[in-house]
Amino acid sequence: MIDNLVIVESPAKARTIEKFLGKEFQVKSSMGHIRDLSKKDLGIDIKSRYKPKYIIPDDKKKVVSELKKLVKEAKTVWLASDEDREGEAIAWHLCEALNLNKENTRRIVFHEITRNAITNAIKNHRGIDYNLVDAQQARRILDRLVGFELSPILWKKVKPALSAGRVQSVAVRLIVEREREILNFKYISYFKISAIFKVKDKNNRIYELKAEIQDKIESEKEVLELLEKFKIATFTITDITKKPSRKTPSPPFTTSTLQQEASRKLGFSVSQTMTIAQRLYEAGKITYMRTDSVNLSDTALHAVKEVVSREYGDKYLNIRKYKTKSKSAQEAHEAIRPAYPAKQTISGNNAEKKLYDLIWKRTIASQMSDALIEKTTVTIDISNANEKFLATGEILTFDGFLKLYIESTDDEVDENSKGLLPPLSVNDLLIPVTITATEKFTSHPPRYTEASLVKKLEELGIGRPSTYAPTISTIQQRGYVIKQDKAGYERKYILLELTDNNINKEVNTEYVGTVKAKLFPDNIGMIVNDFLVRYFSDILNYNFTATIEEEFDEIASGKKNWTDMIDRFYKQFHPKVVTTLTKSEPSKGDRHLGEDPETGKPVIVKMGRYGAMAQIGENTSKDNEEKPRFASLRKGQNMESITLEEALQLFSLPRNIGQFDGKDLIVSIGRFGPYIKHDSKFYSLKKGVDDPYSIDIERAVEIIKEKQEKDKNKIIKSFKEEPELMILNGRWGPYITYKKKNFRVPKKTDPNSLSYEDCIKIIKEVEERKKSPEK
DNA sequence: CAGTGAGCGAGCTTCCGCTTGACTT
Repeated sequence: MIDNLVIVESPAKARTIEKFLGKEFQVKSSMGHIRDLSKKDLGIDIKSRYKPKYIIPDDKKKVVSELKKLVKEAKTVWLASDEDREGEAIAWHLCEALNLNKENTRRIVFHEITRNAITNAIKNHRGIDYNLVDAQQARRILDRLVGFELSPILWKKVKPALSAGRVQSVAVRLIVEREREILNFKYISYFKISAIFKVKDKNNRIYELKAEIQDKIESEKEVLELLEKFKIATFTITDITKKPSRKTPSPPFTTSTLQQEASRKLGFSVSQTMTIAQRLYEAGKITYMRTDSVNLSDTALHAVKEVVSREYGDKYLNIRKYKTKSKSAQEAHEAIRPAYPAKQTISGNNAEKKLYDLIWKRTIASQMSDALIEKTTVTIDISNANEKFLATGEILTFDGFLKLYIESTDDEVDENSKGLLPPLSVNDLLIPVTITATEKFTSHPPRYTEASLVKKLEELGIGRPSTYAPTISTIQQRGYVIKQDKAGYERKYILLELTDNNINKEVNTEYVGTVKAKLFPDNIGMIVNDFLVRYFSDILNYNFTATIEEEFDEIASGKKNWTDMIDRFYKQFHPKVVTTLTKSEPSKGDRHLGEDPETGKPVIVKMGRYGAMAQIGENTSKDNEEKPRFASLRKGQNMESITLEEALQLFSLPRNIGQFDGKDLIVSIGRFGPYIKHDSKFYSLKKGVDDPYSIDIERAVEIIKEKQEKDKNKIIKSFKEEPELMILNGRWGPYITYKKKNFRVPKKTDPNSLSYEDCIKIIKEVEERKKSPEK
């Protein structure tokens, strides 16, 4: 018999709490939700006021049966799930699934895991908040209705196995629209003029001063006119202004900001960050990693205060309470912080150490003083022009939190100004050394990274800390979005320089536009997005979630009935589903590119069963008509921007480029990339070196000979006893192959020394190990 | 391992949010 059973959501939390509570308390975890809507069908009885059909999923059956057993033995059950919509629903589902009775069941909540907080919570127990539960049910059911009614439309009208949902479809929309913005972006060039001046101080010491004209100059002609004027101009300092400013540290990490900083500073993907954070959490090194709160508990603040005072002195201490900006935040947890702020470093692997270091610094810095900066702006008048040169300098008068932590940004840094200015005074005369006009270009908005997409979603109030990483991976899995690098290109720019009264013009090249790990929409993502935006613009609206969240809040505060809300939504949503299913044309992204010059037949691109393709000729049912010809688009080719020429080129494969050893050489592109087929064998073309559309016979023969040479060295040893057993040289070193299965040759073993018996022994050992996994 | 794309129809796919392991290479 146990006196008290406490149920929390996570096992790591259960372990820590158990330490605080005495022997009379046993703490167990539910591992999140224990019931969900049935997955076999819609899981909602529309006709009976949207009655949900809840089941216990297979992977939760074990947890539930264990909890049931413990409940029977317990005098009192304490439901200690999180204090938000989902947490309240978990508590309620536990009541239902475990048949808890009101007399000995209590609902408690606590925001921090300290003895005080927990004993307080136990003193202030309450019952289940059914309004909050209803708000969760409304959220759950709306998401199910949207997801399970929209997805099948896509299967029918676009392609099987696609998906749509309140969160993922908007995430895809952001990426699609950003890409179109980039495709349609027109670069505008302009000029920026900067100068290096010489200036003398009272003691005739000479200093250099860099200054810039703030305004953009539109044309080269205007630049030349200005430079001509500068030849005879005098430059005078007319104003020196000093302005103090301050920088404030960023608040402690939430899931979203941790993902962003880990991406920028450490190059982690969103899911990498979460996996590493999970390990740190389970090891008791950080607090919970799925949170939207920037709040630190009093205990944490106290510990941070000690660290700052000890390490940097009280001058650097500034205890602050941060407030969340995000409206959607439910703040069931603390911010992400070190469990023990006094610990600056931890043991663990490299990634864990780095992420911990980031969290530690951010947490400590958040309680440190502002950095004080003095910014000086020097205005330089030009005697014969209205433009003004400005020189700016920045000095740090007090470093404050910057001693420890500098937040990075997605934006490019302003490389001008900064640093210390030479001693100057008003009316000083400046002698120009060189005045340079550089041609610049406006730049398109950046593509999203995983982390910047999370940031945007959070701003829109879409998704939750626990779903950011899964959402990002879903939209990639469905093929809507690809994370990839893109090579830059060379761009020419004009440089005009005025030195010693001579104007010199140069045209230089710069390499721009290289991007890494950015999110690009794929063809199917664009087609699905356009379809959904066309027929379900309300759900694809960026404000849809924010609007329904307000209604969920009203349900939570008891002002609204959840079935009424869902009913109103469904009555306008479902008819659209029906009409779209019956009336809309299949949407394959068809685009007519022009006519094939050889046959005069139309050339189109569309989405086929196996991806984007080009087609010459129409589909006809008549037997006498020729079947259309098909060719897949190549990776990275965009249905929206592909030209007729590019599409026609796809049909030039397979290409017969001649003969070698009396057999044809056929070049084509297969599932694994471009290849040469010769004597019914396949030879891959080298990535980035060979082009299947232009490769010639000499190079093809070279590739074939190279491969044959390699294959010759492939067999290290074969055996008379068993022709199916061989030792081969592979990509990762020697290996044994036997009946189509491969086995690694143990390290530090000379493969030539292995006998037939040795090989059989190795194979048997591996097979044995597979059958009986240790532990 | 080295393209496929007609049309028919069976049977499959799918959401968001809360949580961990269980898997494979």
